[in-house]
Amino acid sequence: MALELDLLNEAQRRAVTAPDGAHLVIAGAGTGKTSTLTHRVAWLIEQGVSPSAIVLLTFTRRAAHEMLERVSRMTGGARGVRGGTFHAFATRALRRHADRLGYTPAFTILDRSDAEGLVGMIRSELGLGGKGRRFATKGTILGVLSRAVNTSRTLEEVLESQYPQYAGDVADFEAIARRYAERKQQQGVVDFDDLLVLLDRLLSTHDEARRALSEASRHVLVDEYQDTNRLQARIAARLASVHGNLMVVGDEAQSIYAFRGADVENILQFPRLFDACAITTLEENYRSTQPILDLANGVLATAAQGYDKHLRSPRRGGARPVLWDLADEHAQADVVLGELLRLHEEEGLPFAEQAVLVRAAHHSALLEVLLAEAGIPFRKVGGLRFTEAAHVKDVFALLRLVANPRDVLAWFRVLGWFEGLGARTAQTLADRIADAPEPRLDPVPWQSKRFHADLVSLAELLVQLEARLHDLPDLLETAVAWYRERLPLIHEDWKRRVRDLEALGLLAERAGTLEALLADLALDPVEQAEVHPTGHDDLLTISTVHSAKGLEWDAVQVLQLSDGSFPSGFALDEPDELEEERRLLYVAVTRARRHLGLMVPRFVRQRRGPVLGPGCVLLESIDDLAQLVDVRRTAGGAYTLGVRGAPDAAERGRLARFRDVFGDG
DNA sequence: TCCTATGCCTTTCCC
DNA sequence: AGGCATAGGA
Repeated sequence: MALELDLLNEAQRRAVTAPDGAHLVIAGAGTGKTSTLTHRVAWLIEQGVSPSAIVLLTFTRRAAHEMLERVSRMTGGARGVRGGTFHAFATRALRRHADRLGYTPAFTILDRSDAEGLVGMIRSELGLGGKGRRFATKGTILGVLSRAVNTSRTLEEVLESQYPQYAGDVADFEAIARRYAERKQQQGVVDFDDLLVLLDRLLSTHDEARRALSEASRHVLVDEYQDTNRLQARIAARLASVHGNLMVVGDEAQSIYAFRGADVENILQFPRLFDACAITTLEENYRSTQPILDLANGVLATAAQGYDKHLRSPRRGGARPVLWDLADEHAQADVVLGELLRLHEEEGLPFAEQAVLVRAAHHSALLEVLLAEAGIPFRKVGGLRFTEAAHVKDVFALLRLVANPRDVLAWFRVLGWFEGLGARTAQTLADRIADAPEPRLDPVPWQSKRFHADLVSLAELLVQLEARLHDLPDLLETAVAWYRERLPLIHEDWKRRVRDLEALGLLAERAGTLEALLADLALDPVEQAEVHPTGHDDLLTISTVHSAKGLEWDAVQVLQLSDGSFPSGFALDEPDELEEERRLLYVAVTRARRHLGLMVPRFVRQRRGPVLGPGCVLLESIDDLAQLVDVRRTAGGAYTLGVRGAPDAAERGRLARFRDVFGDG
């Protein structure tokens, strides 16, 4: 048995070999959280627990995948542990019990843009927004609905606290919410939030189902518990209601999902959920050198809420993090490229052991251009996924029509391609088809219209596709061929999109059937790298900080630490949100094992409005920053003084602060 | 009535 | 850059 408990420290071992019952593991960054969880699972299996009786709930698909891999290695190939995101677990449970909740097991999952599309339709049906009145956009509306669900609050409460500008529109939001719920039920679709809501409902109102699910899940483990919302906490507790075997692992200092309803109270209140809840704290950091931890501690020390954590490393030595004082984004891209190459050549660090972390996916745009020019291969995590690109969704819309001719959203998408066919006509057409006993596109009533030929062509295509229902590769090829001819009419930048269409065949091969291809595409979107392998195995990682949680690299460069970028401009005026940005910086810093670079471009051009900077309030508020980092400045850069006008008082204050920290400046 | 061109406004993070 | 309202044309 490959389980080597003596490699663990005492606290970890206590958690791994704990007896049944509730257990809270507080695990600071890099303290072996993943290792502890995976050992726990492996240990349970070794004790004779059936893998399928273990449920391991995580936040990202990647974390689930990685942990299950490790468990499998440790146990010599044990399979069948039920792991995954809350949403994926909920999907599987709901497919089994859908009938109890008024759904068919074949429900499909709306991804964000699908859901927005549906909300957008309802918005215009209800006549909101027009005539001089500025109503919330479909994205905002969905955000409000989602927030209410995820924080268990009413729409009114959410609007008043988060969107005061729409506080007067409560009745309209409620009307939209009602109709949105009706439509989803009618069409047999659910959105991400519904997955949690429905599972929670199943567990709270169907006692038999709750008992069955709980009994089948003898040991429930939850990773990143600080990022669970109320619904998820309730789901986890109810899953453990029969036996009380619930182990949750988390770190309140790494709570970075309040924006989507995470509630830190869950981890703080956890011990009250169960009698005799054990608590174990992991403090020994095995990941980073002490100078990196010193900076991490410094970031945390300035947090408004007191976190009494102090990360310690048994490893001595190591260089201090480097703070780069840069003129602008161009200088930033230059320096990062230089650092990547230097670490690669001088320190012998493969690119695969290096990462560039960003607050928002687009912050790396300039760097990506330089990397491409320099021939450094990279993979980008976070941001747009392959299956979320417009042209890929277009092709999938055609497939969805074959699978379900009543899919109104898919009709809307497809009909929108035709010149002369606007929203109104699309609505009429889609409604007519959805309501017909035999759903089928009939172009005849539109003979006099400009788009008649298009409708005929589409109808013919759909007939051809239906004939290939059981030959997915052929079906896909037919759909792609038809779509590709129209592509230049639909997307101006069609050339770069063509390549992706060819890659679709790969997905078809992998999925096998149309149902499998369409099922859960929303939950499991395909990454660019999966369909366009670069052929390199030494890949640099570019990732959002959110997506980087739980991962680590030898060298990490954090980009654009500049007010408005990181911290995000949305957070600047909101103390709570600024605290979340601070925790986000803590997460970013603690990803690094040995080398850490912080990029502080003094001037960053935003898409609109003035350039922002100089400075980063998150860094400036760290006591003794100058003791914790080495400051380096570059000559040159595209920025020249005078472009920006005179600094205001706040800016002057920052400049003064910078002088203190950086030296002359 | 319905479609499209134009101009204004917003813009994160993830399942 | 893309969504959305609004104006003006078919």
